[in-house]
Amino acid sequence: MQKALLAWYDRHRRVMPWRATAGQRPDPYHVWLSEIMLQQTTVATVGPYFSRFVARWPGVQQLAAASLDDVLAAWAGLGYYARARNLHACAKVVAKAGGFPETIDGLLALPGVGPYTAAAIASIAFDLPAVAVDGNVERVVARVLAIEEPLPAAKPLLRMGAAEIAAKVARPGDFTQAFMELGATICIPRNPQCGICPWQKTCRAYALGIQNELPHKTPKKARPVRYGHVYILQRADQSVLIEKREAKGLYGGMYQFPTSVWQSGVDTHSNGTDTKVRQEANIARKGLTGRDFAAIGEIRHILTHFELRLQVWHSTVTGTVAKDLAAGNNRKWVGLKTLEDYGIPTVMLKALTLVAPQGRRRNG
DNA sequence: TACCCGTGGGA
DNA sequence: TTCCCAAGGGT
Repeated sequence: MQKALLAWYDRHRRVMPWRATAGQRPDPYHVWLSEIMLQQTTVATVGPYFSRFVARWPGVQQLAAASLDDVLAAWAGLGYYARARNLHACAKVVAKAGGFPETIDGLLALPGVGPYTAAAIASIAFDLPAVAVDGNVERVVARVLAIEEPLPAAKPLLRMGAAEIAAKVARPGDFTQAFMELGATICIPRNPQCGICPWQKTCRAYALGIQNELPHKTPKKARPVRYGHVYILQRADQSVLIEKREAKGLYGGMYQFPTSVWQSGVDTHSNGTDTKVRQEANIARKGLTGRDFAAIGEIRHILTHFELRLQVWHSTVTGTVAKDLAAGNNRKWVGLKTLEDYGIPTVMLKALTLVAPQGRRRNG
């Protein structure tokens, strides 16, 4: 099995910005950075982010010397911003230590590095015999061994199966990547390409004709809706007022336009008689009382565990008032062209497009 | 353990 | 449109 997969990988391995060419030892910094970025994020999305990070911060020393604000700004759009905060913290630890630890336990102790990432770095960067079990590997193992137990309960079983399949492998780094790449390109979630699979002959699900049913998954909960208001204040020079969020939690450390709280279950956008009251309360809470806002639309944004619907308000601000607004709440005026220097989450850029429809697609 | 934490692309 | 899900980790 191992030789069949490695032979398939040697022929079909994809080219990726962080992947060393065959026979070359990869840069641990590249391996680590890419693995953090790839957590719950597609290869296609990560590509340009990885290239920009490496161009700007060629090594872990440079990244450690950067400010968290700059790292978050470069990460903006990738999501799961705790990854960027942990990335920065991890860079400082590694830089101080003079390099990445070369043991599983050492890697596991790093911020943002869990069981999967530790095994991935250990095997890919250092060719240590570690088994990295990600979503791809779980799906492949569930099919090869025809494991009917649904996810996530099946995780321990799948981990043991993966360990057995990968035991005593000759090229741990290549095998880790091959295992995942098989799941990403052949043993895909729907309509797996069994006809060209190197493991077809040993796959129990294929033999049983149930490869398309596996892995089973326990049903997910419904996604609740949260409602809120976001206020885009703009000066005559088109610069906008932004503020920094709390350091942790949702969008922690990122910048935003002033917003109300995001309430679950209560539609504060409706035209009920108390809508204006709610809005006034929201505005007052943010120190924006008395401004004349125009409602310019609603945006909907899907997050992992809730859907966000924001009513977008706009107001034009002049001279002395603008200075007062920037005085408190960690707020500042920023020109539209320099907005990309700040860590602005996608949801906020989406709101801004209602004001400046031409504006602000990332990576462009 | 179960929940929190983003975003975009494909079917 | 809606749903799935993608090289998971932290708490």
